[in-house]
Amino acid sequence: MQFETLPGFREFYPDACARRNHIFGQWRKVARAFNFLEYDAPVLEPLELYIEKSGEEIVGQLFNFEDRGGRAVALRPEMTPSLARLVGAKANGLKRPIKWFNIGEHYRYERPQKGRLRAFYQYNVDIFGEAGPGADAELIALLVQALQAFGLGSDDFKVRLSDRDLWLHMLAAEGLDEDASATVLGIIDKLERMDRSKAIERLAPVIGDEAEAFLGRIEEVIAIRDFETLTNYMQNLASEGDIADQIRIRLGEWEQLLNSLQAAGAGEFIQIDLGIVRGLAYYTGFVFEAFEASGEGRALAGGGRYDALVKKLGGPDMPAVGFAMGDVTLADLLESKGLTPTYVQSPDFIAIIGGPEARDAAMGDAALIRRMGYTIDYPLKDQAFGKQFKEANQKGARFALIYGSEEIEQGVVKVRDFSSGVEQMLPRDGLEASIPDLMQSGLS
RNA sequence: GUGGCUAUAGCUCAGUUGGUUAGAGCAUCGGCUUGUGGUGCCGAGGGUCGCGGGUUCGAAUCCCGUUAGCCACCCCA
Repeated sequence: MQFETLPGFREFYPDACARRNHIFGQWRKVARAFNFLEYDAPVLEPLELYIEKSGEEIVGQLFNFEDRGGRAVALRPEMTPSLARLVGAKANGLKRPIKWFNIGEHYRYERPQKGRLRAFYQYNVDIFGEAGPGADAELIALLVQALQAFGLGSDDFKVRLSDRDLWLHMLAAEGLDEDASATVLGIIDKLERMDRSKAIERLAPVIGDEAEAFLGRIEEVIAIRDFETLTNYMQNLASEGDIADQIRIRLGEWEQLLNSLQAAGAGEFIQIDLGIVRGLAYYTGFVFEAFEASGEGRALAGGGRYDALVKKLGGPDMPAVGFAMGDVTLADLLESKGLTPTYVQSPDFIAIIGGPEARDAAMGDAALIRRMGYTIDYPLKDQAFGKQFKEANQKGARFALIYGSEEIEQGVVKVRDFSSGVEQMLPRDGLEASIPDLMQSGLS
């Protein structure tokens, strides 16, 4: 019986595993550079946790089942609810701002396709406890740097920046109430993929006869790409009153955010684009999306403010901002840009073993070398010398340690530096002292 | 959930209008006198032709179903 992997699940042979770990390594390095702390949470959670956050519809897209104790459970499709619980439970004891990150596998029961599998890794980075734009700036700067770490530049990706808060002010200025605004935001989110006539049709119930003109104004806003135009547009929209005040305050926060990002060196990556609102209702302020600047334009990462979510999931009132980046789309992009390094996992040493007596000597030295933190390998059964050298080369070893009968008799080992071809005898009882030198300088 | 394309060795692929025992390259394993290098030479293993059914004297080849993969839609936390 030959078993296959489940649809949408991946196996990582050593090469693929090395590529995956390269991605994890860069993610981790950048998060640490910003002094974010790594946390982790269970892979299996109560189903209710996800229903509470996202509604009953989510169940159709989960790996969920009943466990032996009759509990309704689900493999985690995302990290945010677990994280909100972790933070919420200890909120009063955690020093703020709380800057945390995680790299973990997530599971969604969906039809696999390009850039999307049923099991995938996500880089989750979040800040809790800071409501001001400083937190948004920190997070977006980290996002930019995390992508730059792979060798991607501003020709390769951009971060679209938008703001649900500003939209709500705008829509309020248009005379819409909260419910109507939410509906309109949902339509804006889909505008890119929707026919204009369809959009008008869907706007009509909330807007009425003027839906077409209204849509025209929305399209004008979405086309804005610079802060000056945005400011002018907003000031024309409402010049006095509460709404005008709120818009003025919000634009001040925009200015702070943009200045911080400029100062952090992320300016060239930022693209104002109010067309991004993110479908999820729980986003509350700035929202952003990193996407490929060329080709497909696929989303690489997405995130934003979710100031109300921790409370909704049973925690205290706690402002939050975060983003998530998946490994699948990122790996695809790196591959297409030729930015996937080739990984050689090769040993420092290979022992060439002449016989049983030599094997004992080699294994003793190998134990020492391994304790010193270097990599040494040797054939597990006796083989001809020629074959052993060939294998040492194929494995990419830097040095051969040759244990023949002559060497054993004299208490030495012959070292060969494969890059120069130079050989030298080393006393076996002085290896601990001579090996670091050898690793440093080689033989020439 | 809907649709399109695909499925032959570990990988990339040949395989004639349906016709004997399904092939190649790469990879793997063994050997080329147990003291020296990725190339070389010799040899070997490895396939229920995705799976099930049908048509036929005969199916990798034609038909139906099914599963999986890829792609698009839906959705996208």
